[in-house]
Amino acid sequence: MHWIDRVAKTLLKQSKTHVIASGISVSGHIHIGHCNDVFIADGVRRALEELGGEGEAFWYADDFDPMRRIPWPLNEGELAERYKQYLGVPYIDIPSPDPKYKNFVDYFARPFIESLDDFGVDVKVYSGAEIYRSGEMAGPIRIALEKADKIRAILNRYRSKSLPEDWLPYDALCERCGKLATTRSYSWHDNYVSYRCEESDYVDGCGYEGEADFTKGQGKLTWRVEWPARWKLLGVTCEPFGKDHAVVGGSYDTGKLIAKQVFGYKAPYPVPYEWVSLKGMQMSSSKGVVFTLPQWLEIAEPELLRYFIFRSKPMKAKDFDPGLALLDLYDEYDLMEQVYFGMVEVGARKKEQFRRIYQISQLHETPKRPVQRVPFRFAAVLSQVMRDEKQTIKVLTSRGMLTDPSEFDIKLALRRLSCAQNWVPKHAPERLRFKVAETLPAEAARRLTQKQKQGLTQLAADISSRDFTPVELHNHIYQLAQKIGLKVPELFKAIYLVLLGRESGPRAGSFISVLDKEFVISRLKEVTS
RNA sequence: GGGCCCGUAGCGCAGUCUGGCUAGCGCACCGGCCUUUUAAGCCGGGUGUCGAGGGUUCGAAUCCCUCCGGGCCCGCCA
Repeated sequence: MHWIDRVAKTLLKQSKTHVIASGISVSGHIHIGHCNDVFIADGVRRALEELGGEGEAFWYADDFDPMRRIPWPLNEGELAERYKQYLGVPYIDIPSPDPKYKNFVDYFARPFIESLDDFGVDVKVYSGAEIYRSGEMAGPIRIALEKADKIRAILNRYRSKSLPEDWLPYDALCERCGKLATTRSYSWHDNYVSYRCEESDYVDGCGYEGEADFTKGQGKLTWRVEWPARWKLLGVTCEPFGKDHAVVGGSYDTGKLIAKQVFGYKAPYPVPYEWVSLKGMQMSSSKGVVFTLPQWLEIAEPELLRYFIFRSKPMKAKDFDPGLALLDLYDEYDLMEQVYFGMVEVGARKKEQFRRIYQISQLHETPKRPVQRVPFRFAAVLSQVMRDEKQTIKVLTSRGMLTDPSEFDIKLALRRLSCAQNWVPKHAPERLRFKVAETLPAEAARRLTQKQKQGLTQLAADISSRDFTPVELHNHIYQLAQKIGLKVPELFKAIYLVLLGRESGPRAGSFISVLDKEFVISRLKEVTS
């Protein structure tokens, strides 16, 4: 059984309806590693509904947290200087570097939120700042302040250095300097928390002393208390979260105790997950080691990211490599699809596994009929020579990659080709890239021997006199070389030289047959003219 | 100090939750074939102490314990 179904089943034993939370601090670009959060939350919701339960999933932007580090690309050049003043300030109060966006949060979060739909993720979106400012959080805050001693005792169980006696679980927003990271709260009455703006480990405060109205969003609960407060407020019953929170004595452990003992609420069912690395490097929004959802859509279909996330268990580390390894991801996905439709036989257990992962990888409904796919490896070659859609479809049809294609099949094929077209220049290794020379490469032509020229001329004549399939053409090149007494590799070299300006290239037979016939003939003839 | 993940063929991995067909897959490699294969040829081949040791069991890559090696996370920020 797939783990997502096991989670759903466990939840259903407790109750029929569930609220699944996900969320992330908007501390920079939101990357595919962060997607585990929403994708799993939404996945659990779907599994729950399939099993007859009801679920709602949401994504919560932690946009009221203070900025601890200036994220890439704002940490470069003069921007860095400009953004330094916002250290310790809540993300929501920081301006956008680009006027097209409302603010810092909009700048980083919007591309992510707008992409979710493309990946079939259906979640309600919350803003932490809005929830605080609307006063919705006032109830839990009051409880937390009243039971500050209890909370302090719980936290102290996991701390080596105890929290001060007058500690309060509340971070006030400094009325004068706008920082949230620098204040220390020491007492409260009615709706107000008294604070002093002192310092944090990364930025100095302004020394101001004041009172914050906690019913108006003039501050927030400290993370370890905020999390359980949120569970209570939104009725969260399940939540996926990164392994950093899952550690013993970490925020889930304390959150669980606080939920129970302070808010009288049962902590949600946890689904801890591992992080995603990028080419072996830890993804980091502050350093700019990121790969985002919009970037994904440029080079791969959304189903592939879902597959990437759901194919292995949540606590298994995943590494994404947009280079050569992407080809394998494509192939694996296609294979899984073929197994699903019974076009490829595998063992019963594997088949069941593939079946479920394939379903989960779909944005919505699972296709009823087999989907016609262009292998991505081939798409990578074709994308470099295709001229227009009509010719492209013709090539694909003649190769048997599309058979009597529906409009849907054609759409998918073209989408994959467009992914390949984006992928090749950005991520493919050099040896997979080539460019058909616009005009006969003069330097290359000069290097040709008489025999080679003769071979090319003859080839031009043969191509114009009859039609070859790719394989026939490839074989024909061999025969031709032998017939005129030329070493086989010499003829291949000649072909690549006049077409690409280099000595090697994609398999000649198939390569030539995707090119425009008249173009090839005239180019081959050109060497002797 | 604590937690998690990984260790299976030359390389990359699946299989471990739920013990059971002869331990699989991709790439690489080797051999053969089509009078020929430069980046979609075809056919055949597994090259393995499943990190080590112990235990449970009729039966262990799979469950339990100990240890070794590698990686990540947390250590009072979130």
